[in-house]
Amino acid sequence: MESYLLASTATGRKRVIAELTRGRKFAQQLQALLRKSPETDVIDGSGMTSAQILVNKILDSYNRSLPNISTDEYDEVSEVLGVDSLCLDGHRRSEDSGESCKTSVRKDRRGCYKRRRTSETCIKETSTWIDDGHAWRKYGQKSILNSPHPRNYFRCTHKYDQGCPATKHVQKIQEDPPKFRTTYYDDHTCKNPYKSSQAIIMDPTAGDTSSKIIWSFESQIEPDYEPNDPVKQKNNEQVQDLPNIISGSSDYFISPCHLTTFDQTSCPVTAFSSGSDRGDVISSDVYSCTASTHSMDVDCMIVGLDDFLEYD
DNA sequence: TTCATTTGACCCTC
DNA sequence: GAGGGTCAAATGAA
Repeated sequence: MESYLLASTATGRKRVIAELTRGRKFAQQLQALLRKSPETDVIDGSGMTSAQILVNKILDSYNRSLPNISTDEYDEVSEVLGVDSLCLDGHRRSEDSGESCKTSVRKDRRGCYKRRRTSETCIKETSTWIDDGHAWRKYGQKSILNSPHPRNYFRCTHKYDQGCPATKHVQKIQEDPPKFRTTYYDDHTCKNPYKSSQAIIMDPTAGDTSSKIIWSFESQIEPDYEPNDPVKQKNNEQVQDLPNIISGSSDYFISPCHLTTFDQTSCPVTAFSSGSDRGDVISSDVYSCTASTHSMDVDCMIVGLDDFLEYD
C-alpha cells in the first residue's frame, strides 16, 4: 500500500501525499457528519447534502492523486485491486482446462506469481472463530517456525470470477483459551453474493439509534475446524443464528477492517450491549489496522458511504 | 458432477 | 539456504 505513495518524482510524491491527506481530512469531516443525525445534514443550493459534497471532494482528491503515480506503480495499484492480476492466466490454466498442459504447468509456474510484500490491511485477534461475511476458500496450510499451530491461507472465493484479490491468513496463537490471529491482505473488490444473518453494531460514541451499522455474517468453517468438536460447532452456530434485526433493508456489508477505518487508530470494536451471548463473542475481538493504509481506508469509507446514502 | 479441502512441491524474499 | 506464500493434483463431500 505504501508503494502507492511512491510517485516517480519528489514533486509528484508531495502532490500525492497532499491529495491523500486532503482526502483524509474530508473523510474525517464526513465521519463526524455521519455521527450526527441525518436530519441535521445541510442541503446546499445544488440539492446535495453536505455528506454528498464531502464524498465528491474525497473522490476528487483521489482522482487527482492517481495520475501522479508512475506507470509501474499504477500497475501495482491495479494488481492490488485485482484489475489486472499478474498471473491469472497462469493458474487458471490448470483449473479451467484441466490436464491439457500438465507437463508444462510446473515450468510455467516459474515467475508466475509475486510473493506478497508486507502489506496487510488488517490484523484481527479473536477468542473464537467468527465469520467476517465473505466467502473464503482455503488454498493452503503451512506449519510456521516456532509456532505449534499451522497457518491457514484463505483467498476470496471470487478471486477468479470477479478478480477479487482479498486473502487472509488465520493462525491459532494460543491454545487455552483459544486465540486466533487473522491477517487480512487486500480488500474485497467482489460483490459479495452472500446474504445471511445480519447484526447491528451500535456506535459506542452515539447515544441514540441513528448511527447503527449493519454487520453481516456468513457461516464459515474454523481454520482447524474439527467436525466432531461440539464447542467449535456451537461457535459457528452462534454466528449463523444471528437474527435479521433489520429486514427489508439493502444488505450492505462492512468488514472488520472497514469498521476500524472509522477510527483510524487501533481500537476494540464493541458489538451489542453486554449481557448478550452473541455480543460477547463479537465484542471479544480486537482489530488493528496498519497506519500506512489510510488511503485504502478512506476508499473503504467511500464504499460504505454509498451504502449509507442509499440506505434511507 | 461440482466444489472445497488437503498437502507436497514450487517459487520468492530475506 | 531458510522460511513463508502460493500453486495445483489428489481426494473427499455434498
